[in-house]
Amino acid sequence: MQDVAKHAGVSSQTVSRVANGLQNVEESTKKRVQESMQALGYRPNKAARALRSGRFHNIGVAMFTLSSYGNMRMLDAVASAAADSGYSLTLVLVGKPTQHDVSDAFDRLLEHGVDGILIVIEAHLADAAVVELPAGLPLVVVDSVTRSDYPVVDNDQAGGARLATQHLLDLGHETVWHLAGPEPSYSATRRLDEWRSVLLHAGRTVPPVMHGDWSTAAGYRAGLELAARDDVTAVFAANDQMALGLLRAFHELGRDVPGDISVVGYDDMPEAESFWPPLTTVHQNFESVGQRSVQALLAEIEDGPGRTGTLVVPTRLVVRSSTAAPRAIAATG
Amino acid sequence: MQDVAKHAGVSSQTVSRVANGLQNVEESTKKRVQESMQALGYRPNKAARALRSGRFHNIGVAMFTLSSYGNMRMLDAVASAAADSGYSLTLVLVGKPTQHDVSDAFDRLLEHGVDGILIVIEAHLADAAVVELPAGLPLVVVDSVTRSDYPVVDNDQAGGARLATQHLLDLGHETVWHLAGPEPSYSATRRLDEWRSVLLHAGRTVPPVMHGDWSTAAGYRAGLELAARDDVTAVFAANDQMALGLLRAFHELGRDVPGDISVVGYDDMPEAESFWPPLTTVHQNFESVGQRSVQALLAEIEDGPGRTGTLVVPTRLVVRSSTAAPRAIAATG
DNA sequence: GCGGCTGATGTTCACGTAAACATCGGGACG
DNA sequence: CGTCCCGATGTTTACGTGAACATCAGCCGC
Repeated sequence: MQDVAKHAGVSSQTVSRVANGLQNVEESTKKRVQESMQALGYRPNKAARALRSGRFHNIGVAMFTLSSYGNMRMLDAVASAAADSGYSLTLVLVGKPTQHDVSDAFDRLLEHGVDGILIVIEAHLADAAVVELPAGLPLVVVDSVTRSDYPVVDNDQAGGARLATQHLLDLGHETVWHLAGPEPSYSATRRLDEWRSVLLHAGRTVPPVMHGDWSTAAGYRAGLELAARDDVTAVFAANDQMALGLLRAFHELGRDVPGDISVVGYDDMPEAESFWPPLTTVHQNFESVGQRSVQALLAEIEDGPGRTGTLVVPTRLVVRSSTAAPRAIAATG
Repeated sequence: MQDVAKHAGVSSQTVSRVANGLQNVEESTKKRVQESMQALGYRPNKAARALRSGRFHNIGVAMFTLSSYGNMRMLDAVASAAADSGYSLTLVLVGKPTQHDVSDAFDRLLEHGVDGILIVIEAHLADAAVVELPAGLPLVVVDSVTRSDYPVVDNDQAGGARLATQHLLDLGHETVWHLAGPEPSYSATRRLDEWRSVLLHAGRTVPPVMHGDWSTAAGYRAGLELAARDDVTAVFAANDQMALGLLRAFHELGRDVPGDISVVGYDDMPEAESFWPPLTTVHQNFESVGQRSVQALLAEIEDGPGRTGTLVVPTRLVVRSSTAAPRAIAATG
């Protein structure tokens, strides 16, 4: 910076003013300084700037894994939104949902200079004093919640589950089976609860719940069990990957989809439209969730603590060929 | 830090020594300081540390998109490897493969304080003085290359393509069609070249090349075309998603896989084993590529410029049910 | 017992920046 | 014509840390 100042024949402070786009710099001076910056290949030093201003212009993202489609899309959206606001993004992956690993991730994030943290962890952090956060550090929770002391942004999990379940009932299925996500997942819990609630509300019997770990393998195993029964005509899987596993099991055992069994997924991953048959599923607007999360976090960072409520982003049902009326209805209707 | 020093009754420099785990601090003093740090909730200031030491302990990752399975896995591996070495990771997504966007991404990365950059961009940056990088900044190129002035780590694209093509020929197919990735992709080009080379070496005719954009939709379109011909018995798709699109098209048009047509993919995404039929595909070891990339980058950062060669990580073929001998052979054999 | 040596600890300083304050020159107005 | 004010620019300083150097106490060998 000194060099630039000397080169342009001004003080370093004027260079600083130009670099930060402040008002009161004469046009000619500004131009001269910019040329000098160009000529000398000047780049402001992030560390010094952060030291002086107390701002890193960097947000931290804590996630469990990138292996789930939803997380990946979320990260994509968050990265874009952050970049648009001039913030970079530091990613920390949390190994396991243990208290230790989560705390450790926060420590790493704090030590690495972030202005705020976006927590994208679907498990129940909820219950907890588990996660002890230094007060005053802006924080937004994504896709998980019961604590109301932080802003929360999320997809409308209950709404999506309701759409899926109701769609199957509307087609004439007597009831709907559910392949839920892992128990510690808050998203999984909410989808499960709403599925049950819709069935009860409609006065239907609630079949036993099956749990998977989101993987196709889990879906496959569940599919083998379901296919062995002859009273199963409709299944709602808590994500597309498990739904794919179901489809595979049904194919192998010769159960026709949707002729014998209708299947609905959740996520609308890009591959879902090319599954065989193309999968009816719940589309989540991850872009919107990512954008709004960043927006909320930056608001907290720049304007201090604000709203702490939950912001819910709507989901919608995408109907494809994996769902149809049950055979009995189709025949008589 | 001052506060901690006062609290522990030592100088700030001693606190610094404890914080950095240096040798010559008496055990009792060290313990006292650590207790004080605990008591006051002291956290070293990253910015000041970076300013003083010139090291950010942060590596930058430049990627095009997270939407491809490979990139996502790579990022996962890179994040873990970096964390293991005490580095955090700053992610910058490059919008489009234009020179402008790429340069812009580098600028952002440089301004945001990184010690080195990992470029995970599959397009031909190669040709270029396109990308003008400040000399002296450690850089490792992943999954793309022709420039030899930087270390490069990559999957064995050619090897994978060879395994896939040869597998189909070995099954008795007269020739193999190829649905390639987009032309600007270097990975796509290498798979394409090796496929052609294997066919030529075996003295087979080389069918016209089709290009897709990695998406299932592109695979579906290509599949509709291929299914319309009756001389197609084997297709090698440049990734699993396009292979999935092929499968869908073949299902819709009643072509049996692998009875009428065998299909091989590339990537071995977790879903591939649950496609219908389960997909024969080339497995890439993204974890290994990610780890070695970080390793190479950290070596450059900490020991200065070193090796500039290419490190190739082997791939392997995973045979599932989407490939079989062609019907003519199966009948006579 | 004294010089010199070693290891623990304290003191000083600079890293690059931006805020706060100081200065300077020119125009408006009485 | 002098005063005041305002905008442009310069000067000073502190942010928190770690390297370099200074100091200081104890211990060894002669």
